[in-house]
Amino acid sequence: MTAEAKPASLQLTERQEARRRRILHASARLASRGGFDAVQMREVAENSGVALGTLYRYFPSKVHLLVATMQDQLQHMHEALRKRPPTEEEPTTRVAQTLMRAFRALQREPHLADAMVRALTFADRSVSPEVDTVSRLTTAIILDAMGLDGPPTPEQLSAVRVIEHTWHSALITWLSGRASIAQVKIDIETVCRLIDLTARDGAREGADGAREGR
Amino acid sequence: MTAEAKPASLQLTERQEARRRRILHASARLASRGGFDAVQMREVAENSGVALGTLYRYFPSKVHLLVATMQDQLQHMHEALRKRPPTEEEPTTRVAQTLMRAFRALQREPHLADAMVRALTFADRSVSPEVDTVSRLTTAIILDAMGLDGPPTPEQLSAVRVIEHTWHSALITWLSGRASIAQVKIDIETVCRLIDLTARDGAREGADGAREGR
DNA sequence: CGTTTATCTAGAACAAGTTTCACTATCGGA
DNA sequence: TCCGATAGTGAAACTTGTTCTAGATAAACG
Repeated sequence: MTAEAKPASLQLTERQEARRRRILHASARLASRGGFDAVQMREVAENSGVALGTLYRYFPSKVHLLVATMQDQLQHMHEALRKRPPTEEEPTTRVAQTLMRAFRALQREPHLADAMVRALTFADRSVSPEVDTVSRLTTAIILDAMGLDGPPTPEQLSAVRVIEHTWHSALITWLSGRASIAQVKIDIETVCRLIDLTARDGAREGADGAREGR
Repeated sequence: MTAEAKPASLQLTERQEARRRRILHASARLASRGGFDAVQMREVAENSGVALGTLYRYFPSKVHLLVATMQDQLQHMHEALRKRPPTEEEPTTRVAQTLMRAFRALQREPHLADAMVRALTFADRSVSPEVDTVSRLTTAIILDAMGLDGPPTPEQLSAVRVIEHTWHSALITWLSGRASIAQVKIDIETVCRLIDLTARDGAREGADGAREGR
C-alpha cells in the first residue's frame, strides 16, 4: 500500500469523465458479484476497457477505488432519501428509520456492501480525504433525517458522530455474520436514543444538570 | 483470502505452546515497529524460528494471526484493569475512564494498535469465531467497569454493544488520522451516557435509586 | 497544420500473502 | 522400543495488488 499518484487533473475531459464512470461501474458490478475479493484490479481494468496503468492513474489503489465507489453509491442514496424523506414525527425515530432504510438497501447487494465497507475501514492515512468525504456524506444524511431547524449544536454533532460509528461498526458485524439484522436494528435504535438526550440537554437548565465531575 | 486449516489440535504440546508464543511475540514486535504492513508472514516465520508452512498451520492467515495477537493483548489489559479498577463512582464515568485508559495504552504503541484494529475490521467470515472472542473480551471489560450487582439487563447489553461499536470505530478514525484524541474522548463520553439511560429506564425508583443525590 | 506534452496502452516485473510438495523430525500408542 | 500418524521444514509456485517501461494517441498551443 504505497499509492500517491494524483487522481488525474482536476478538469476532466469528456472522454476522461466517461472512463471514470466506466471504471466505477465495473467496480460496483464486480463488487456486487463477489465482494471485496472479487474486485480485482486487472479485471476492473479489462471490464472498463482501460489499461491497468490508467486505472491506477484514476484510482491510486484498490481501496481508493472502492471508497470512491462508496461515495458514488452514497450520493445516490442521499438523493433517494431526499425524494422520500422519513415519515416519522420524532427526530430519533426518523433517524433510525432512515438508517434502517439505508440498511435494507445495502441488504439487497450484500456483496457490494461488503466491498465498500471493508475498504472504508481498511483505508489507511493515504485515503483519509476520500474517507472523510464519505463521512461527511453520511453525516449529511443523518442531519437531514433529524430535520433540525437551525444549525446543530455541538452535542448534537457528537451524537451524530457516535451514531455514525455505530452504523459502520454494526454494518461490519452484520457483514461478517456475527450479528443478525434484528441485532443491527436494536443497536441502531439504541444509539439513536442519544438524540433524545441531546434534545433534553439542549433544553436542560432545571432538572438534573450537574453531572460529570473532575 | 481462502484460509481454513484448523489451528492445530486442541491440546498443544509444550513445544507447540512455545512455538505459538514465539509467533505471537514476533507478530506483536513487528506490528509495533511498522503496523499492519510491517507484519510480513515470511518475516514472522523467520523471526519466530518456524517454517512458513508451520506459521500457516498455526494461523491460517495474516488476519487470523493479528486477531490472535489482539486477543493476547486484550487479555493482558483485562488483567491490568482488574488489578487497578477505575476509581470513579458513577458507572458511566467508570466505563469512560476505563476505555480512555485502554486508549492511552494503545497510544503508546500506535503501530501495534493499527495492525490489530485493521485486522479486526478487515476480517471476513472465516475469522468470525476469533473476532467474536475479541468482542466477548471487550464486553467483559466494559461490564466489569460498570460494576453491576446482578446480571446485566438486555438494555444494558445493548448499550454495551453500542459502546463497543463506538470504541472500535472511534479507534479507527483516530488511527487513520481523521480524529484527534480529544475527539475520541468526546465520542466515548457521549456514548457512555447511554448507560445513564438504561439505568434510569431499568431501575424502578425505590431499590437502588440512590444515585441522583451526592 | 506541426510540434510539444500529457495521457493511454500493452505487457513485463516486482512484492507479499497463500498454497503445494517432497522430505524429515516428533510423538503417542502397541 | 518400534511404527504409523501427525507436525514441521525448505523451497518453489501461484495469485493479485502495485510499479515500471517503451511506444502509441490524443490534447494543447503556437
